[in-house]
Amino acid sequence: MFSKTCEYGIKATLYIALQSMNGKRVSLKNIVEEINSPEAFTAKILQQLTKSKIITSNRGSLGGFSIPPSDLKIIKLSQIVKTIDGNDIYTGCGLGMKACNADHPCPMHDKFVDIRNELKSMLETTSLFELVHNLKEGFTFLKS
Amino acid sequence: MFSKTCEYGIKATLYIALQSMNGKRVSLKNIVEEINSPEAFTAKILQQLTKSKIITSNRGSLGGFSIPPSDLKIIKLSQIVKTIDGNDIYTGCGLGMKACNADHPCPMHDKFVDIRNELKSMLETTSLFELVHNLKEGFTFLKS
DNA sequence: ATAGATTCGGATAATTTTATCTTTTATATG
DNA sequence: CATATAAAAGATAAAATTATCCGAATCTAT
Repeated sequence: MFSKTCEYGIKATLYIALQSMNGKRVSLKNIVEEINSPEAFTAKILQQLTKSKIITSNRGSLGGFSIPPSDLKIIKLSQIVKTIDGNDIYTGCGLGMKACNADHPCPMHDKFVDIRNELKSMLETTSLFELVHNLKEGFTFLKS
Repeated sequence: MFSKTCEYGIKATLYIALQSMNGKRVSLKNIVEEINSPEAFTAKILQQLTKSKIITSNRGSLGGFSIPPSDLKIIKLSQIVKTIDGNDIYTGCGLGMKACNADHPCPMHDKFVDIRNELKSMLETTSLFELVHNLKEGFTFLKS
């Protein structure tokens, strides 16, 4: 569904969000411990997220990553997915056809748009705030 | 969503199904023309589908691939997907966690199961027969 | 039998995705 | 200013996916 890159990206963002609620910056090392991801690879992903303004980074000692708490309700999962995986997941054909649309549909087109729309609206309506709440309460987890 | 392998597999199966309704066997060459896929790679996929009894193959001249017409209503998309991509798409965690379940859910778990179940039931209820009908009538297409 | 057509199976290659290593740049603090 | 700390950036490597090549096996028709 999502690329590994995107999975790490979402988990990292959620952990940063969680700590940012308490006003804490988190370092790369701290993040990869908490989400169980490869360090150097995760660093690259965080750079992407920083460039697209989803997270904020600060260098130097006491540096690290954070998200302004006021942004937590505004940032939706869809922004992360779009930044990392592009919008193929929203617009791409289920069978990989380049031009698949209502006028020239692939055999699965109709069935696919329904599911894709659900996925899309789920991602577009789910905020970091919402997910972090359950995480904070210990109802959900970032690693097994 | 699906791997490229699976996309080709579904398209190839649908084309074979289409021709099988008219009692025609189709050759690899014919298939790759009609679905626009790489020949040698498609051959491998057809072997997989043959081994898992979704399609029938015959060697030699006048050989080719076919599906017994009586099977068209029985074979569901889910069988193709399961054969090629495995059932990760049904059971895997949206964030790639190894052990993600109701007892130890990832932050997206609940939202994900809903969508995954829809996808699952769509694949499990959609038969080749249903899809081939629209293809036959020229309402849907296998290539752009 | 033989020739031609076709799938099968194993080895190999190209591409993309995932992951690492090394050097540079920025920041806080003593 | 020097030092320690942390992210950024660029080069490289490993692994997985996608794709090709080629000889062998098999079937049909002549």
